[in-house]
Amino acid sequence: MADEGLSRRARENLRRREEMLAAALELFSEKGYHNVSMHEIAAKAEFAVGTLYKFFRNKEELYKSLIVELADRFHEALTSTIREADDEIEQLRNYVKAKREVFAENISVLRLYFAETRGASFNVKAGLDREIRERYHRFMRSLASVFERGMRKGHFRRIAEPYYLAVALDSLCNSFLLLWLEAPEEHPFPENPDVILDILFRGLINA
Amino acid sequence: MADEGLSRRARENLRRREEMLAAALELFSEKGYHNVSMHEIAAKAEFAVGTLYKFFRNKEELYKSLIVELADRFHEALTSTIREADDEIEQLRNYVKAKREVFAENISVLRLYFAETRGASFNVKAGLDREIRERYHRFMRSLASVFERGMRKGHFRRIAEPYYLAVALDSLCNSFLLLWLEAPEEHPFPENPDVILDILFRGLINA
Amino acid sequence: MADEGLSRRARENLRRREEMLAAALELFSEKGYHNVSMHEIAAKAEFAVGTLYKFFRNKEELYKSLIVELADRFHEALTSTIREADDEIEQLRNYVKAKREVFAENISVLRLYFAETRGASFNVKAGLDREIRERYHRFMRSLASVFERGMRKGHFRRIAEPYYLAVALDSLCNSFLLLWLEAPEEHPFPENPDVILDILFRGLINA
Amino acid sequence: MADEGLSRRARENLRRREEMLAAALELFSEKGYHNVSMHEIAAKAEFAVGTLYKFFRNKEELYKSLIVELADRFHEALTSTIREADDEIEQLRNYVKAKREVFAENISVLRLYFAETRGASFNVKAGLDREIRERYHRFMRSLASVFERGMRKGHFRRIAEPYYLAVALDSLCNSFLLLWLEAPEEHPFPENPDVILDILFRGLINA
DNA sequence: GATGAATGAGTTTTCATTCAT
DNA sequence: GATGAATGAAAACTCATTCAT
Repeated sequence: MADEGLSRRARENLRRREEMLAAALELFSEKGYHNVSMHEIAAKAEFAVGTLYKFFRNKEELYKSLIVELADRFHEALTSTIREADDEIEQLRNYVKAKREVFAENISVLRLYFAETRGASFNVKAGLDREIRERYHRFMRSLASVFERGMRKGHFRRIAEPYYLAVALDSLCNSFLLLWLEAPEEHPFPENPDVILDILFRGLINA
Repeated sequence: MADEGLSRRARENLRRREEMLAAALELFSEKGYHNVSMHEIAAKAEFAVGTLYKFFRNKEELYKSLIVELADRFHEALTSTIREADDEIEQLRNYVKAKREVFAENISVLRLYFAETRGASFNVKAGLDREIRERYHRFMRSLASVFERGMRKGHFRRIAEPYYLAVALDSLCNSFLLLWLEAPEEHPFPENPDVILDILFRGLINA
Repeated sequence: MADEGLSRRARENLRRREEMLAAALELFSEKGYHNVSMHEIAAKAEFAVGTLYKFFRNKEELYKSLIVELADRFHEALTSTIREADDEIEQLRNYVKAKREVFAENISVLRLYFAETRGASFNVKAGLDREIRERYHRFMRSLASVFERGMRKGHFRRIAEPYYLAVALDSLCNSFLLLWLEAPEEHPFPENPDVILDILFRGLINA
Repeated sequence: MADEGLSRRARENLRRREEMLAAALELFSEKGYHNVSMHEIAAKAEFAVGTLYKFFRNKEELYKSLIVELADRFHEALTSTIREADDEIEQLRNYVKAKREVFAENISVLRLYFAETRGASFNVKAGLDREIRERYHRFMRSLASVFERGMRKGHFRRIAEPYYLAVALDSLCNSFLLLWLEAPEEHPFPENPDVILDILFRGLINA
């Protein structure tokens, strides 16, 4: 992220790497891991295949780097918006809004992200799965802490484990994102986060 | 399903088809679409590859048939349990319980089902997506009708569109299934459906 | 070797295999292991690459099969001529003559055979080396037994270990073959085996 | 060899060249021509690949230079020991002893040398073969002259052409070296040169 | 009608060589 | 003059699909 303090060569390399990952992201998002060839990626990034292999040991590693960096970027974007509010309710609102914004800018990437984090993917042999899931859960724990705090402060009722509430909220958002992805016109992602949050906040059944 | 009224030959063929699909399911569940070859499927089903191609135009179609029939079987199993109760709350409880049971028996298949219905899969080129999603939404609409009815009867508060509530509930269940799949010991799927349903039923915030 | 008792299919397969090995032999003899591609072999044998891989797991195995079968064929041809004589001196004469004949018919193969059995080759990764050398030494032991017997009968003086004499004689023949291979006109392999054998039989120094 | 009379730059370059060849020798000896990359050689010699190409037109030429210089070094070492004796028998003894010593110090190189001079190698496309063989025969002729002289002086019987005797003796030594290379414990190269020479000197058959 | 051998396009990956810095 | 990043041709190998038996 911070390119300062790097030699020109190093900065140059970083930029090249980003270009390759960007090309790969676009292709993988569109067609999936197995339907994209290294030649295709190289061509799109406007490098020779050999150059691709200078930056990534093999296709699997390229993919893994891509997914991990993507997840980190998303998770960082999401957690950072949480920090921007004090009130737990506001934090959750920020989370839902951020989720919308992050993916609105990256709609094509949404599928890829879901396929890997939620989709029980078979795409890449092994290891990625584990690594990416660990990151996901680390991320969920940070969302869970919002619920935890809200409960301690007495703002939230203890209707379920904070961790499960985090997963529930995230999965709720994902459902709406998926609906939106499928039919943007018919199922727009609500601009008002409370449309989604009310499902959690308000009881379906009158107490 | 109903084999009556068919010639012996036709019945025979149906059985063969099932055998092929069963072999394919096992392999795809374990390794994913791209890591299974037609030869492997043929060998497991104890047919020649050529015979496989008599029944399915190509690998994609075989996969598609498999997923579609799988989804139908699951959706039928789930909706049938809904019908077994009169009370809407009980119907939702049955839904959650059925979800648990359906996948407890088919744990290896869970990944495959998720990859396709929820995972924004890239496994197969195109077309499957559309068809499988349509079926999924038809299924969601039948779940939505439970919420709809509950609202009409005044049992449920109108905290969100019935359809969105259906998607929300299903996605909630899926989250728990996924947690269970990843770490069966640590995150068992709750035997009591209310653990999950309370997230919907009870408001997080005290009204 | 004996194709009888095989199904037509099996015989057919054996013939195909031979065709592939023959094409490979010609190419490897001419250019060496690393300068021949599987596509080239397939093309020369008039099969598709895929078919090649049906018969040989990989390039290494194809090469190994080739060399091992080649060595066996040569060694069998050589040892069989030894058996055709009773007198040890005659046996050695037969050996030298057979060596000439075997390679006169297979001149292009000579280089390949030498590269592997005598050339301390790096061609193929591992295993072949060991296996081919073991066969070579088994073969040398059978030649050594001729010297051994000749000594026991008092026909030969015990000027060196029989095994070393076998290796010496073979290496002597190989030198003449190599000279012949390089300059057939200038250094023809002697038709009279005694030209070579005298180097062993007669002392350079007058006792 | 004689670096005098050269500019500093020229001497410097000669040194670099030697370093590159030394690195290449080590790698080729260990893994063979095709399993060593130019990058590997450059890295081992601590130069950039580009620099390697300043000194050698391509990989083939580098290899060729290496082998030719290697052969010259060995042949020079061997012929020089011949010169150190007056008696022809002693000269041959010196030859056998020198052969042992030369390769004892360079055991890893032995394979490479054999592969090229005796192994009918395919390592390098063309040309090397011719050049290296010419040198080998020039070397053989100088060994042949020992036999020639011995015959003229009446010390040796004329059991074969001097040139063929030279080739025979060398090939005899090589066989023992090869046995030694394969199983140093089981087949040590004899310290006493007569163990080998007796095969030539003494007749196998009692005159 | 079933079979499975044969096909060959397509994939990942390596590495000798060049050339801008 | 040295460097080493970039190149892309070429290799080994796989597998969906066909079709003669």
